[in-house]
Amino acid sequence: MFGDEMPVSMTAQTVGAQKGAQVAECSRCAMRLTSFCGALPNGALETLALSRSRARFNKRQTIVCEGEPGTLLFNVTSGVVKLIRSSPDGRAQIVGFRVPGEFFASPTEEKYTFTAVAVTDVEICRFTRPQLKRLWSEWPDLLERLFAMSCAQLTSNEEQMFLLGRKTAREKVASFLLTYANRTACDNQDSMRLINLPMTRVEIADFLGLTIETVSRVFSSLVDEGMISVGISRSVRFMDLQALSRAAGD
Amino acid sequence: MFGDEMPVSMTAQTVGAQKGAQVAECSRCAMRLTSFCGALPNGALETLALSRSRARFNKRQTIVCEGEPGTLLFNVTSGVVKLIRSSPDGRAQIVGFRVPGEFFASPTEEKYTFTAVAVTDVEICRFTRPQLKRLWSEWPDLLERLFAMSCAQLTSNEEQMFLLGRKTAREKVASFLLTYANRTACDNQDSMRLINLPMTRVEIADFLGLTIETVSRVFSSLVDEGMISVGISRSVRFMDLQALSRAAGD
DNA sequence: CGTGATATTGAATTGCATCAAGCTAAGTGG
DNA sequence: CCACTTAGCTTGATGCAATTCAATATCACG
Repeated sequence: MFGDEMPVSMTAQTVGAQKGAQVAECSRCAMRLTSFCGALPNGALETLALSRSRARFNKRQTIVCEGEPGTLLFNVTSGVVKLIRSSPDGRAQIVGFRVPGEFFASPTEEKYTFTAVAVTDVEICRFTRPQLKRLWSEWPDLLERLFAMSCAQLTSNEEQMFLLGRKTAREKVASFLLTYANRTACDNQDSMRLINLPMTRVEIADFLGLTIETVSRVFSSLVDEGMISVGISRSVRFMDLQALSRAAGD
Repeated sequence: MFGDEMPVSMTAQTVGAQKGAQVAECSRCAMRLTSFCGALPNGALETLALSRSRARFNKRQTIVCEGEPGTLLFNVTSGVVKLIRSSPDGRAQIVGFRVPGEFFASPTEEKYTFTAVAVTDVEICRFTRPQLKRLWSEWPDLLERLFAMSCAQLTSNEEQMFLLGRKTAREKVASFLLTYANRTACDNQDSMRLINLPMTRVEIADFLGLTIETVSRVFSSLVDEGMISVGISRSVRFMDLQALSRAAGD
């Protein structure tokens, strides 16, 4: 469609040009209440819908690059996004996954401190800072919600810091499976038993500070010990939740 | 003074009972502009001063415990605080240091997700959530500043996640020295050359996901290679900043 | 059905932890 | 003010969990 030399963000399609369609989209958005926009009353929906632009990204497309001017705040409405920090020599650390209802942004307008890439096909709302500011100056609850969510994010990052600094490979993988299952629960009925991991072994390894080989070995040993079973297309079934929790180590 | 069986937080002395004294303390607070209260106009100082309580903690005193109801938000005005997460089996990870001008709080009122301990003697302002809410509903800039600061904190946590997951022991220590020096710059004139680390090797190790032995060995090798020299009472002098930056690995 | 991407498994290596000893410096009480 | 004490730090020897290197297996997709 576009040449490869185009800036990546241009290859995402912006959807829904019609005002009415935009508002409708917000009012029946599945993430209406869980995401930060949930702090807004229904009366604010039109202003909300006109304050944001929506975009889709295909699996593996880059949403923003580390270092570019960080003007936008992104709210994930479907799919999974990974936030990556990497060093010149090629080492990469995924500093977070964002699932529907969660947002990400750079701390300053200056530049993004991570690269954001779509792990699956992704739908996303984008807000510029002036747009957000206009919204929260009219509805202060919005800002309060954003603050609360960023504090919650801080806490989950702290948990991840403990994992990275102090847990063994086995504990890391077990913790990851349980945490991810919890976070994306209600995807299907028996959500705590059968989960569908959208990410590859490389992505899991980069999130846990391990190598793919180690992740793979741990998966194998968890299967051998009857804690999980892995199905097709990266699905994982929890066979012994109690044992898995014990293996997660806290 | 009190028996050992008293709740730890009671052993901190609450200072400044007089209203006038409280306001004066805020108006000449060294952290007035750097900390989140800096978002308030001078006209708000009296309300600010009456909205918070001040406390001192001695070196090594516990400020809050992981698991207690998380009602307060703390703003450090002098000294250094460490935030620790630990597992039942005794492993500990310091998830952050807080220096003057920085705050910490639990994400929900429910409970703190970390234990906060004074690394040095500490002075601190405490706010309850209703107090804060009253402040930011009158001065929305306060909330905006809190949000901005928590986003900045998120970013520094992400950097720490890269460090924990992907850096070598040597890179970890070098990065820590440089980052800490930057953060506490202007402590003295040539702040980028001579820094005074208030934390022990144990605390550095628990922050970097290492053991004390490894931290010690890395310090020794950095000294041998002429990058730093260590003086009395945990002071560190940077001898070759460029080499140290290279050793920090990005 | 073939082909490149992704995952598993094995063997060898290594960076850091663990275990163990000695050292240094900051208090502390006689 | 000095010996004693102890918390904090350094250094060495050894072990092991995770990485690295290498080969093969399996999956997803045109």
